[in-house]
Amino acid sequence: MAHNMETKLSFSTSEVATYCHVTPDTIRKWSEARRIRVFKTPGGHRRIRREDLIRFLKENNIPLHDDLQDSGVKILIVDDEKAVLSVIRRFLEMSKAAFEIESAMDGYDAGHQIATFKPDIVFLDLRLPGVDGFEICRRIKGDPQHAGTRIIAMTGYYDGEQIDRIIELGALMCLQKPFTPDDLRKALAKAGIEVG
Amino acid sequence: MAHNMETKLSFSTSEVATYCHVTPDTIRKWSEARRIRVFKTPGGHRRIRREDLIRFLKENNIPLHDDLQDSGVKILIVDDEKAVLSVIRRFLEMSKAAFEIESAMDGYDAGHQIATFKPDIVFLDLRLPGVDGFEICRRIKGDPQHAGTRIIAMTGYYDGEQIDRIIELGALMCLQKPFTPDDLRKALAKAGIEVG
DNA sequence: TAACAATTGGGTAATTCGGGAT
DNA sequence: CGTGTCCGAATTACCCAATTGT
Repeated sequence: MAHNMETKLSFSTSEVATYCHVTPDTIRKWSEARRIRVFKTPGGHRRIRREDLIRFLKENNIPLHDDLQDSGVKILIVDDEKAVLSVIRRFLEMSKAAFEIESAMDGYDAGHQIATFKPDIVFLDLRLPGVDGFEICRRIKGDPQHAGTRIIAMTGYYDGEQIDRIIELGALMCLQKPFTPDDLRKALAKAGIEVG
Repeated sequence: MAHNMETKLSFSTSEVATYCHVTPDTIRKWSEARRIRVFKTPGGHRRIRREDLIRFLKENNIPLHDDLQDSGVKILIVDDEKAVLSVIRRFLEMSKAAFEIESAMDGYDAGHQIATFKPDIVFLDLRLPGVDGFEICRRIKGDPQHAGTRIIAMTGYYDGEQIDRIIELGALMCLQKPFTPDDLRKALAKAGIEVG
């Protein structure tokens, strides 16, 4: 859950305790010993800023929980053509925005990546050999865990009926291959991502 | 079962010691020898993630305490034929042992289930349309996270060369379809599960 | 305002650490 | 070599009535 959800900007002692695998009391002690940066509410309750928590965890080699792992928009590209993968990847890497990019070249990979990487945006080729892109779209949008995932379909044909169908299934839009950098920019804008 | 209960996500050395039937000091030694994965609190106390502990226990064939077991052996059946799914499922449900059973009928599902369900045993049909079962097997066994997963391949043909290949890729064995309940029983026994 | 969970402070108990001897 | 034991010191967990957050 990176940008699908509203990210908390500060945490209480017990929330931090969970992330640090200790009790809330220990967090109190740490804050008194100035081992971790905190501020206090007017009533005296401690709050730790997300940024400070992440830095603290990294400094101490404590594994970051998924909820905190958010560094930029996560984008998954599903296509069996390496050329398409690298074109999109290069376009994203060239922009100024921070992205995490992963790719999948078959159905198994796609399922595994959706489940573990939890992308914010999926570029989904509808013509993978042996894979029903429509079905993948339906599954993603049907899973509450990934309902917020924005899907940008891709196809090499122009087929109005199929485009209607994929959009009905929850895709934001359908990119026609071959596409230009500007097409990509517009697609991402539609997904709420403004690229330099 | 333990769905609403807060499941601990990490353990101290003595908790792990209990699960491993040794003393806390031994856990310390193991961590120093890098036999088990740990991280430390800022104060230097060791914490072992639940996931790492379970993997460690399985690798060393230490029986899992109920507290760590989700509830029985987790079995994923990957096949596009509903008949096969239900035959295996019914066989498992009829036995006295406690199983969690999930199924996948295509590559996407298989990848998603492997990632989220984390099965102990996978019944894997090698002839799924549009899916390379050999490749799935290779991916599962190649991922350290799932290296301990036992794979029972299934095929409708007899083809010695393919059987050799799938076993080389890490499958425990290859079931010939159609199979009898006794074949299933033997296959599970090979995977370390005694049924009925 | 009332209810209820979470947090605070300050003190004490229990655990864990490292290192070394057996 | 692997594991169990011992030590003083450091770290973390537990406790409780009062306060704060929602």
